[in-house]
Amino acid sequence: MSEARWLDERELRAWRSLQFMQMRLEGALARQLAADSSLSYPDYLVLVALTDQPDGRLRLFELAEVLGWEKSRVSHQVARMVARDLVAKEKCDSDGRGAFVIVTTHGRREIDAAAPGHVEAVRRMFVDQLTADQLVMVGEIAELVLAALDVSEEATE
Amino acid sequence: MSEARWLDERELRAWRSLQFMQMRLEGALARQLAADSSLSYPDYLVLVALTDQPDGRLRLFELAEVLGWEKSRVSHQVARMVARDLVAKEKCDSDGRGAFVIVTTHGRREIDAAAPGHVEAVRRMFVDQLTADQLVMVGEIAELVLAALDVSEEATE
DNA sequence: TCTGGGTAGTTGACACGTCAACAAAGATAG
DNA sequence: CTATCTTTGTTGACGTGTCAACTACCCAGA
Repeated sequence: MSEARWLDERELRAWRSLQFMQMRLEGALARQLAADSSLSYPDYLVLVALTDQPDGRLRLFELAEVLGWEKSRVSHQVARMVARDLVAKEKCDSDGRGAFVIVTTHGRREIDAAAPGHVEAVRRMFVDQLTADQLVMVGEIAELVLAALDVSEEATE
Repeated sequence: MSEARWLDERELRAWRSLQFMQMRLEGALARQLAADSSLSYPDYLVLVALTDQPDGRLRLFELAEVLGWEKSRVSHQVARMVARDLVAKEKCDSDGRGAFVIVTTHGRREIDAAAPGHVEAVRRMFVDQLTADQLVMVGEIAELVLAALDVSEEATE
């Protein structure tokens, strides 16, 4: 391997600040949810994905796709949520291997209660701190980086 | 509580893309480190913080400050690393409660071996995907959001 | 029909992170 | 000096996340 191309000060600063921001945001949001509801952040994300569906149900692998999670992560998380009656599992008739995850009444109540506070927190901590232009740029940059990751992972497969 | 101010499409897109980018980046970097070294990402961050110091040592609470971690997280992580001889702990003479964390020879070898590959990955996946302007803006935005978080947490204390 | 390869999901072991409770030592005010 | 408050760090319980190995099923082609 040739000499490493180290990051210069500007690059390092951007990279570290971004990492730091992400860590602090996630932490603050998780704490906000824990304080104001009985849901964890992962719980919340699963329930959002499900309630975004007209019928409130998704196959496990679809949930994995939507959330960008590994299948075993989804499996573990759903198992914990089933135990707390936030979601239920149901066999899939058309595919003997498959299973649906469905929001329960209780799960729907919990997310309805938690959502306003969470959205408000995202606003206060992130969205409202940026101008409309900055917001758009952040979105574009993130999608750029994501696209590059997709390409390089296809190459690896 | 009044009606929730939901995020509009533009806001939601920026927010979700950013979250997604962060998740994918962290995952890819962690996998790269695991594949090319014997260090986890947390291991790596601790060793960077320590080797950034002239004497390769930090008090536990300083490590927590630098990394932005909770004290118990630092304590657990350092314990795991001591068990693998990546760092050592040493009593602090001037403060009977305190302890230093010190890079070991082995720890230094490991990070020296891991760093070029990691930096190269950060470059490939992130830095090189952006223009210089975009990089600067990302840094500014992150620092803006961080500053707001600091203010709101001071208010909470 | 069988057989081989991919897909869906589970499981167990282990690393990671948070919280709350704790112990021990410093700091400060009376 | 001593009572109290704060700071430093540890611990245990528990939720979370990853990996690799596994079962069960689907499907396509000989």
